[in-house]
Amino acid sequence: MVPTIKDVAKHAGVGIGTVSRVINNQKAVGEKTRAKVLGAMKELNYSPNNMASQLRKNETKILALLVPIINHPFFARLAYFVEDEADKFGYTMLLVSSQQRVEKEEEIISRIKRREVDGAVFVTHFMHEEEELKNCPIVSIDRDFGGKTPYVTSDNYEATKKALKYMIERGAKKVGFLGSKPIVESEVMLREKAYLEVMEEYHMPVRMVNQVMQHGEEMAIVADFIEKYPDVDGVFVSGYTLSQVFHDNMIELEKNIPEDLQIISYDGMFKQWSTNNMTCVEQPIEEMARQAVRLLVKKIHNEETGVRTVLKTKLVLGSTTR
Amino acid sequence: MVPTIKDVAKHAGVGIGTVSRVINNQKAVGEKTRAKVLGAMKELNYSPNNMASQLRKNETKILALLVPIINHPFFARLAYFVEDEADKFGYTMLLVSSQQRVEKEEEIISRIKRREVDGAVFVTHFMHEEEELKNCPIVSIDRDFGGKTPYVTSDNYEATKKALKYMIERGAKKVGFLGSKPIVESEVMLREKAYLEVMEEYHMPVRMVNQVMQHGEEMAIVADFIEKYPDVDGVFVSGYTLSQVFHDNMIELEKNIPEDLQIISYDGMFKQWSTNNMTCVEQPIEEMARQAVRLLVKKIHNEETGVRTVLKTKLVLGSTTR
DNA sequence: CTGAAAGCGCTTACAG
DNA sequence: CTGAAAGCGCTTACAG
Repeated sequence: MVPTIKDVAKHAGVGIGTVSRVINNQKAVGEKTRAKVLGAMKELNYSPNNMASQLRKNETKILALLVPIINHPFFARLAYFVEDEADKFGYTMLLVSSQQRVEKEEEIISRIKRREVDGAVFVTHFMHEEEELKNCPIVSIDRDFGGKTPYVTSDNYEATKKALKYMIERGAKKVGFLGSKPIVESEVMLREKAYLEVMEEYHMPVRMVNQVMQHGEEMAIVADFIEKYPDVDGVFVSGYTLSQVFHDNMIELEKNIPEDLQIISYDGMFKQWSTNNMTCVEQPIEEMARQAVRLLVKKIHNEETGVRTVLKTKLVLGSTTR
Repeated sequence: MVPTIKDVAKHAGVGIGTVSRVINNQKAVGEKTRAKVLGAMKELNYSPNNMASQLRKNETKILALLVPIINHPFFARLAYFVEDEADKFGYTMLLVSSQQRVEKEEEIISRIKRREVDGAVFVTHFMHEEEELKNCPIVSIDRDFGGKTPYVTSDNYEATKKALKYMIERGAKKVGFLGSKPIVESEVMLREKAYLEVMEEYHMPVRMVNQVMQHGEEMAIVADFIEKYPDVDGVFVSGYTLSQVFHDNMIELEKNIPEDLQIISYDGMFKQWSTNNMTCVEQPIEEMARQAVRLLVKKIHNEETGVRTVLKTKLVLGSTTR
């Protein structure tokens, strides 16, 4: 039914090797021969079967992106740019939402082993046997897997310090930290570290809720924070959805923002169209995505890469700080 | 380096056919033999090479999802559920953001032809040669491709009528329609049709801006609408981002909502955490995604499917109607 | 229940 | 510049 390279070869009166060379645009083909083959391909409406060439070449030209949940602004944006950058290198993107399930993450690793994908970008929450990852082309975001696996992150530590000091300079006296703790060691934890250090430096008591949280449990965490620290006048919120929930709650409680309460979030609200924006630490998501893909492509080709890539964030001023 | 089925066969002292049968869990294998093979697989740390079996079986177990842009709440949600449902059938999801570029959409079709994916779900804006799609396992969302290609949609027409009448019953006298028109014939256009009919029924003049729009041009369209119809007291907004932009603009203009202006959007804001929600027609995104995948799987297996599947929306009351 | 063999549709040295 | 042939790692009738 579907024409194969053999049909094309017969139709054009050449060998299949020659057809293959035409398909792959190799130069060692005479002009006339090439024309004949091209003609036959058109006539038969031929498309090369990729599975076959993949098997021979041992590559799929597919990258996997593993995110905790695609239905989340941060990860959706990340996916957008990963796909765009991958495309530039001729790769397509297989998207896997782990839904916080460890099996899904392991599945990706076995996919790489089975040659279903050439490599993967991990934004992950679970532990993996270092051994498993040793030989896999993987790049991680915000997380150091401990070996030579390259990872891309933003300057969590410096950015958090800067944000906190910004609020304090503008009068915040009771400064809180609201976040969701990653399950595994991750660069994100540097935000907590930065907070604790700043509190110590300014001799302020710690007002922190920073727990492991599932997507969807934002309200409970926020309620917990509000109950414990009703009198804060400056809050650093780590994470996009959490900051939205917290902000909405404060509005409902009719807090005067920023007069009585300043808020800065890590990962802002990307409302390009509104003037009513939150002050936030904006991560260079696009650049993180592109860097990750570039590193991955290098790894796939066994080229050298650095291990840690740190990209600069930006403190974007909005209406939630004085 | 990487062990193949041959290595396993040798190690276990059996034929490769037998190993294959064990891998594929076929019953025609003796208990002892199976154990031997399993043991050998473990010892060699063997993973079957999927490219090879795909070539033989002529299937990839990959579905493509083509969306205009992944970095958008509606499509991100859709992707989430498509992936989840596909997983149930043993498929993974290749995600392609067309970025409104027609080449990207054509690429998917050629991918199907090249056997890189088994089928695709299209949420698309461009025309395609019907001929091209005839033999491809494709399911579309919100769009009738004109042939036997199945598609899933929501009850755009009825839902829009219901929403408009709801506002009118609650006192709206000057009712507008703000939307972005799809480039091609699509079920989404029934929203405009419903609006025009309701206006006629109530003898109200038409106040409509409904243009073809790129993602990112929301502000201009909204500004246009506001300039043309500054005195509306009820607006139906078609589309998630557009409704957000419009709502934010109205807040800035210090309109009293819902006293002086009611708003209903098609595709609401999915803020589960806030009480300050927009009244909206909520599409059954999850069900649309799952249905689309189920239909696609049927098509791949050459089973019969209906052409048009219409799912019910829900009018979710929020604080933007009286 | 099991093995030997053909073949999926390509690519790539190897000759010429 | 070009063809014939081997082989990528599997699956699946076909015998036995």
